[in-house]
Amino acid sequence: MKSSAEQAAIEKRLKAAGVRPTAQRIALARFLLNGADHPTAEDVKKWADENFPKMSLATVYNTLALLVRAKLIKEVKLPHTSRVIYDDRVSAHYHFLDEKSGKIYDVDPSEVEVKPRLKKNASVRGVEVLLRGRWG
Amino acid sequence: MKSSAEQAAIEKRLKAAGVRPTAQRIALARFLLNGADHPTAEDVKKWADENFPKMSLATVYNTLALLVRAKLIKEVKLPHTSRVIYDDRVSAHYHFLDEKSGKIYDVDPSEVEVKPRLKKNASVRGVEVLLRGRWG
DNA sequence: ATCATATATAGAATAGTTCTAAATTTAGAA
DNA sequence: TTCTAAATTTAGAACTATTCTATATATGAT
Repeated sequence: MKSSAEQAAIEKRLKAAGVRPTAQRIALARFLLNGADHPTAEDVKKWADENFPKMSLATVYNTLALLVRAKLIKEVKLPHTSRVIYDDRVSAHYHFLDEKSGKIYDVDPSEVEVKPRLKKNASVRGVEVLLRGRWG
Repeated sequence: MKSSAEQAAIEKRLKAAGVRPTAQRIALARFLLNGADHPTAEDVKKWADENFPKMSLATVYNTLALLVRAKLIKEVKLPHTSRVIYDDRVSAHYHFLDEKSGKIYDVDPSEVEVKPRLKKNASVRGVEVLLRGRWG
């Protein structure tokens, strides 16, 4: 997509989500929503250092938190690292960790059947699944 | 169980696992293997402060790591907290987080049917499940 | 008892993230 | 436009949980 058209589209999405589209936010949202693949805050900062003049680490964290609150991205905490990962897939889904490459793949809930049969008075309001293995 | 008998039993388990049973290790192992319920390192240190003279935080961490290596306890990282939790159940199992109390419950794999049906060239070598909801 | 090794200790260092206070930018009013 | 108040961005300090480092202490084998 042409860069300017992409920016306009992102700006629209930000506004629709109630986020004021500042230059920093448009740049980061563009990276996060078109192209980034499960980046950490560090990955995002690295991208910013290479593609946006003088963006502070605080802005990276502020914006990530803002986009999470706006439900444009999702925070993912996985046990193999202490870094938080950001996911542009915001609907409920699971994750697959490729143990060779360290890469994370999103897994649609339809691809993993999960059926809890717990004692009666336990009510399950959410399920998180991490699969580990070899993806490819 | 009588305290001295309990200590002897713990000492035996440590030896069997190849861990030299020092006073600090016996005390901590006793807490971890008989009575502690998914404690954090901080919980363990707090217990030590109240029940063992002058144990350092480093010893708490060293011993936890040692007992993990010896497969007497397991490290559990869950997404709702940045603190590592230690579990005296060492066989594979899942977890349930009670959202009201914050308490963690172990869930036997037989209580949750998990059936991944991924693309053919993906091989699953491990499954982690966290259920959230109300336990009681 | 001596010696070599293992363990325990206090405190420094680290990683990742959040907080704070000041500077800058913005949108809207005048 | 210019002014102003509020929102945003910034650099760096602070924080949390954990690991590392250097020294002291304890232990078991001789």
